[in-house]
Amino acid sequence: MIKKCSSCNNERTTIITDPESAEIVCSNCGMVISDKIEDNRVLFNDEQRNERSRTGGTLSSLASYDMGLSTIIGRTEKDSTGNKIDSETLSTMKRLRTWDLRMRVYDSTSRNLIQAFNELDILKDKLALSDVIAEKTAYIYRKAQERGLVRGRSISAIVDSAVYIACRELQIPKTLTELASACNIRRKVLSRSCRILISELDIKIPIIDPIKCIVKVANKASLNEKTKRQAADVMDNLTKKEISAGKNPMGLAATVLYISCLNTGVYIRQADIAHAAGITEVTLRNRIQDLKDRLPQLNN
DNA sequence: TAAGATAAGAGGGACAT
DNA sequence: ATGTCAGTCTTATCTTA
Repeated sequence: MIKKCSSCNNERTTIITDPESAEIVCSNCGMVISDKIEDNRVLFNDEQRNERSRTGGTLSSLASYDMGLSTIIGRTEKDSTGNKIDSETLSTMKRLRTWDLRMRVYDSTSRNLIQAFNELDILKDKLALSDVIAEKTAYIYRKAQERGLVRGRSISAIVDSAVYIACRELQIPKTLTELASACNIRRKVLSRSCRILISELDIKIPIIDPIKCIVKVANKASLNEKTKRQAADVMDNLTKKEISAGKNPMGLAATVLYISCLNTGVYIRQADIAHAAGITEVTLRNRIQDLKDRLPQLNN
């Protein structure tokens, strides 16, 4: 069921109804939209009801996959009546036990993957990611899973990290802050898991192309082509002189764009361009000072 | 009201111990 | 492994034009 979630404001959020707990939950942000499913007529139209009766089952929640019920085949040499089990049955049971455990492991990883790819799907919609990015993310996630890096961390954090890394690899400028808020996790948590993934999986990610940052910020702030071009020239200059080292590329992009605006007579407030780049005004000012000190030809 | 200045604090990398 | 240090960025607040 697709509905708009009032919490995360995502138009295309899938709403999961969980008949067990009688809750309606946003699959995107986890927000409980209503904790009482009062009346089916409110929730389902005729077509949907038919759909449900045809398939027979109720909508199930991924969160309650095995409903907490599971049986483990134990090690014992007596049957339920207390008699000794003969050796042939015993060895059969031993084999069953082995397979049971294997299946259990298999189940837990595939369950994990199902949930992860579900989250990826939601993120893909939310951030308008391409299929290539999604594929790459899935690949990275699988590797992380195989290496046991998901354990102790949230699935969203790892999926989100994988998205970030995939974007970096394919030169799509997405910031950690953006991705963290899209996934409703702390930036700190995201950047940590990213680092873990990058070091543990030996991933080499290319540095961000500053020109792509310029394009992104310029588009977000609706700046014209002329300003963009001029900013790109200045940025080339900065990269060559290695003034850019260690600086937030988005901050740099915002700065050269701001200066280009001044030069081309386009009026934009510092606050607006800082916001478009996802940095603070203070950072923008510091960068402007820096550039004016180190590239005096910009003062005119 | 936009821009500039200043201060305190967070988080992470480099380097030494 | 752990601690220190310099540099970056953020948040908050005050001043200036």
